Amino acid sequence: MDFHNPELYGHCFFKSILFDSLTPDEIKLIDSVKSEKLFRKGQTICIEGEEIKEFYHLKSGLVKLFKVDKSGKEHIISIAKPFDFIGLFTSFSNSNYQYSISAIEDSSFCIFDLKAIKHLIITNHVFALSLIENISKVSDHIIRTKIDMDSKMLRGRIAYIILYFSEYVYQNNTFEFPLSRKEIAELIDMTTENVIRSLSEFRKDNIIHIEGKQIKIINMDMLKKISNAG
Amino acid sequence: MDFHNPELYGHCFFKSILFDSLTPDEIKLIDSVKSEKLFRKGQTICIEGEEIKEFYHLKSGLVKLFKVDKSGKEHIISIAKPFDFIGLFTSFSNSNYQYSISAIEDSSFCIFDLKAIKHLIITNHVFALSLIENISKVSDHIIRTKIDMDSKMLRGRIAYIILYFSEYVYQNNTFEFPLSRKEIAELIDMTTENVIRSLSEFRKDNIIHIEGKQIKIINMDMLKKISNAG
DNA sequence: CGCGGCTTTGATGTTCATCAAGTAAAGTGG
DNA sequence: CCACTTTACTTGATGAACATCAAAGCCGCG
Repeated sequence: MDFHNPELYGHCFFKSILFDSLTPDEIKLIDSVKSEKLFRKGQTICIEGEEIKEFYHLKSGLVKLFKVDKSGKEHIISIAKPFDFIGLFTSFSNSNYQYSISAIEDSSFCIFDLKAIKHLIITNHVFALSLIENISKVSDHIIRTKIDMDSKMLRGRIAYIILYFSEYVYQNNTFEFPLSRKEIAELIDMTTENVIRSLSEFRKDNIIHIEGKQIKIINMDMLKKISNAG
Repeated sequence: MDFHNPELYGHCFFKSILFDSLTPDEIKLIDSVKSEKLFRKGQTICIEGEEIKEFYHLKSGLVKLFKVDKSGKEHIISIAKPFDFIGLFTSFSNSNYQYSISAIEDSSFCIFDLKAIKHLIITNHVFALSLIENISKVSDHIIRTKIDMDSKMLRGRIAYIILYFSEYVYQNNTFEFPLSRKEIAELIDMTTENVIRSLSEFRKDNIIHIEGKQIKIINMDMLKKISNAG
């Protein structure tokens, strides 16, 4: 793969708010320690507990950030799409990953040496401030969502998550769910059976059309009402 | 109040990991824009939505960080003691507070101009890195706790929170609960009635002695077992 | 002293997890 | 390529965990 292909290069840097602040020299420097890697759907990018040596920047695709509890159950903390800076979140608090990340769609990453990124923090204070802002935003979003979920009943959570994928991830009323029923359950803290039951109810009530992973929202107003009602 | 009392000064700066990296000149600079304020138990430090102009550093006391949902119910996100850098968490993602903070014990703060802190990020990269690490750590802790709670049943959550105050906040088997029953409920996402019921059960089972807000842990092993069992 | 807020206990009902069982889909190996 | 195994999906029945409702005692405060 050609790492210096200007098209890829452009994707990796200039579309990213975070890297906007870099000088040409800094871009050259960081570019020299970067590589690119494609992860297929289902593949693991990093595992909780591993040492953090690199900084991952999601270029395309979709990933899940998750944690396994004592009983072995997975808890999905967040779904991230490109430019969500999901790498940020798990890279600076510790020398080891606190969470695992795996691809729920084919995903390509730019991979930087973490030391180089830390060096940038030192040399470029605009970059540092931007980093701080972004870490805070990601945390805020995760925490706000969790609180939102806590006050919703199961149907409200399902409605919320359908809207999340429709509006935030795919910007489309029709889309293919990248998660299994089990993963949806892990994301919104309910059982697989009840995810299925709620989806079936929504179908019977003509709120959505669903066939396997293909979803089409029919009654958007009702879906929003259910999501907001909690 | 004498802001230049070396004893106070020491509390504000040198005991703090965050401010360790400052040069004497920087300390002088930041010291010139700092003030100090005492908040009595129950008083509000900042309210969600307000513009952030200052950076709060908790010197002594105990505060709660919380959010009010659509139905008006409070959700406590975190309890913070001195040097938990709770100010960090809500200061850099936005120009307005995403959460409210109020004192659950008499608490004194060092208050800095936020611009001065942002200036420090620019001039002192060790400080910047330290800030990034601390924000990440605080976020990590909050998210990990929330996930932990999700997999616990009510008795497990109560046990967890008693242990949290005993071990982390007060380092003592006997302590006075700084939260009302209702606030405990808001912290671990259950109803006030069930908080009371669980506490009563623990008393009947001779796991704790409780009289009003005064708590004494009698059977620590059992409490840990219940907390871990979930 | 009486009012409102906090605490406590009991009774009732609802939501949801668990269990069970069966179908469909997707890998796996001969 | 087909039998075989495994994994994902689906529905129904049951019971447990928990929220809600109700009522009464307690305490601080104007």
